[in-house]
Amino acid sequence: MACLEEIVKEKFKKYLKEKGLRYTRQREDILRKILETKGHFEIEDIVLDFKKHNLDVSRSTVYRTLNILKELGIVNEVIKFKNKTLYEVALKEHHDHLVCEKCGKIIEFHSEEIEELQNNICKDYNFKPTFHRLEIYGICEDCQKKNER
Amino acid sequence: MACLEEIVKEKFKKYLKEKGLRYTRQREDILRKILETKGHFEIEDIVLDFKKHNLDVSRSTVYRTLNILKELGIVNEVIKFKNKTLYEVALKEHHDHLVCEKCGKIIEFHSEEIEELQNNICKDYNFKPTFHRLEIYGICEDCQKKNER
DNA sequence: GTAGATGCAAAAGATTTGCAGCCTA
DNA sequence: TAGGCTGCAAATCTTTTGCATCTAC
Repeated sequence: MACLEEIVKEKFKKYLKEKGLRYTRQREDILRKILETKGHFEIEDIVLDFKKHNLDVSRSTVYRTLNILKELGIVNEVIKFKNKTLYEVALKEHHDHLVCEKCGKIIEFHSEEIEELQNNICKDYNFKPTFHRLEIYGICEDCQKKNER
Repeated sequence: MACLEEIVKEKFKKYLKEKGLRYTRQREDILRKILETKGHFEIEDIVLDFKKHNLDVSRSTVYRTLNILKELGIVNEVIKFKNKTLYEVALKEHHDHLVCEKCGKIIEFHSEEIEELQNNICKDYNFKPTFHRLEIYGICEDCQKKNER
């Protein structure tokens, strides 16, 4: 088992214990699943994957657990597009997204300068940030080319 | 009638004509209403306000028209928080938002530097941006103080 | 043993859509 | 006049919730 997974698992367990909550089989399954997931995922992906592998975890439980993991800062809702919510594990270096409105492609980017400017703004307002979401919508290179043809 | 309103109205009419669509009483009412609105608004605000003033515009029509106005870039979905969508007229100087997770307060800010950095990133990826959304979630000054007590 | 968790089905919201009648161009 | 528009109700989709049952601690 990867080290990262262990660390997060312990963090989750510790948080649950502190709050008097329980570490159940379902919560373990959900945590493992999202840690396996590369990049973005939707709730529905998780639910269907459990179904596919005959793992008994209900949709409600996935929602309930994701809400805890959001609170804990282990996952973030990074994209809200067309009534869909895309989540991401918040462990790797944080990044933001370019979303193509034509094909739905998502390009990740990271800008340390933007992060810093955001922090400065928060300081100006005495605002204590927990997370942020920067989505730039538009047309990707490929779709622009398709239009030219 | 303010000049700004006229300009937007003409833009809307022109767009509708180009697409073979019609400029109806309801579309006029909706456009007027959102131009009157200061700051953010929800669909529900608009619907209720029409009800209050005995103006006949159905919820469906508000949704349908807002979708056209989004396409046109006259309004943007600027905040997606707790399954609510907040819209904003995209005419004034663009700004971004700090959203307090405790009390829901929304603080607007504008940073020309962040805008520029975003534009640079789009250039790097040959991405043609139409709009963006930057939400910073966290705890506002007031709510931090309340917690200290 | 007990408080908390789960699964299910139902509910709640937000948004979209099918359709019959209406209206703009 | 015709094709687009509207209002209504129904349908969808996402997310939450009430409750009886189950389970971690």
